[in-house]
Amino acid sequence: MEIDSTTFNAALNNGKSIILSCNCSVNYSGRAESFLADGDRIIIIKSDKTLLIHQPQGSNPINYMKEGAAHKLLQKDGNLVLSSSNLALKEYVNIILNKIHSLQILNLTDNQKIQLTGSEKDMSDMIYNNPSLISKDFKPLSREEHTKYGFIDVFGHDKNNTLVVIECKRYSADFNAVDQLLRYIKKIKELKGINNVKGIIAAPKISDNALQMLRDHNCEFRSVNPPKYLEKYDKQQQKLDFF
Amino acid sequence: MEIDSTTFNAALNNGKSIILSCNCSVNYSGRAESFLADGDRIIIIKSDKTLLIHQPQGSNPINYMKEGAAHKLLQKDGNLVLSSSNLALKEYVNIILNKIHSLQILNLTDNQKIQLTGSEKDMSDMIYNNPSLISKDFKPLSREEHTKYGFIDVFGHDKNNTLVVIECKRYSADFNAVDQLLRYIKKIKELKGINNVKGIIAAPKISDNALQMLRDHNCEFRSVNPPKYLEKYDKQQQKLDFF
DNA sequence: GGGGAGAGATGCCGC
DNA sequence: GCGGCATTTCTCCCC
Repeated sequence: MEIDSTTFNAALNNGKSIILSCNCSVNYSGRAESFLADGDRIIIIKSDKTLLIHQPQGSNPINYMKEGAAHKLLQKDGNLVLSSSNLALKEYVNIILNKIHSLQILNLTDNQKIQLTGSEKDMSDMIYNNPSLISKDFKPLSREEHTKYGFIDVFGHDKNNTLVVIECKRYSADFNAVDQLLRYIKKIKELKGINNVKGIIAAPKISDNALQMLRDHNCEFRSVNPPKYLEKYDKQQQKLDFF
Repeated sequence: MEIDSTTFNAALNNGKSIILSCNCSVNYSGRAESFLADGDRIIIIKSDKTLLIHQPQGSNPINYMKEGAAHKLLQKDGNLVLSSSNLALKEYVNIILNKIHSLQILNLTDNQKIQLTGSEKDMSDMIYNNPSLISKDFKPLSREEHTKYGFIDVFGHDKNNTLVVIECKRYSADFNAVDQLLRYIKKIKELKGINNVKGIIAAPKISDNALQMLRDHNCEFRSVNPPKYLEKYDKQQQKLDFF
């Protein structure tokens, strides 16, 4: 299949979305350097000039360029080349197109934003509104605090007015989660000049090693699952629909 | 444009890659829950059953499903629906297809693996082979050690036989990098029963706060850039090619 | 399969 | 722009 460079480059300049399947090789130079030898790929250039190069397997693009790049289809050294650059980021992608399998030039419009639930923020909101999930003594004071103490998910105190810091994780808590919690506690102790701050990790689960480290520092773990408000239909029913 | 469900489902079962542009809405249920209202999107199902749903802007898929999912095109409640599930992961995606703009069914083959340089491992290799990048006194003993001490990038000693731990970061070092380094040092001290281990972070740069924390713990920072062995052509020349 | 950590991470928000 | 942090992170490697 032949490509008309003029049509292609015009599409690039008119906010079209381009989908190209082809056999190609790919060079990348920027934050790192990469080379990918000849093979069949799917190339997408979006209306915002995002470039995606996908192999026929795997969920991540094998090469890509962020929005705002410049793209140009041209002949070079006897090859058809799609040349992409982001001068601000000093990033370059060159694709040598050996064979074009298909080309789509599309005018796509989509102004929708995704609605998502079950995030860590949803978890901290839930705990703020239902503090008994942590303990019947826990009184929340603030959530998602971007203060001098750090980015604390939920902050409050217990019945003895001891300050309590809660770090939420939507999946499994690990060393990093414990490090974060201990960093916040340390900073609060320093800034307030006190020596008694309680730390709690709230997550569906925690690794054995992280739990050990947590307990070594006299902190606690609470098993809490992120809320999923959008859940509308019975999963069992969905399963039956499939088979 | 009309879609023949039989052809579509046959393609799914024959390892084809499918590219579909359409107006659709998307429901996701799994690790989280999401809903995306009507808009134009590009949908890809790869030969390994990876599902990608892309809006006309942005580099990440707005919804997706990992390889190994089951997909089926069917009529439901008067709508054409692409129904995807991964029972093992309890993940479900339902796409209501309002209008099909284009459909490509392709037989793509690609066995190539990408060659990449400039990673953190390349950095630790470079430091291991050129220890003077750290200090003229530094003698490396091992690299990329997955031992009981942790995953230490470069491990060695100085002229006084003091143990030295180096944590590499290919971009900017942050709190997390310092936490990692301190965790490794702590563990080595415990396991070896010694009290004198030196910690160094090697990275192109480090945030002010992380540097403060590093120095508070008597550790040091060395400015080191990751190597880029594949670099083949002059970037200035590339720039000129573009304009 | 889980744990730990890197990634050309990306994306978001705040300063 | 950088910083700090979550992500349906993903991917790799090792246990």
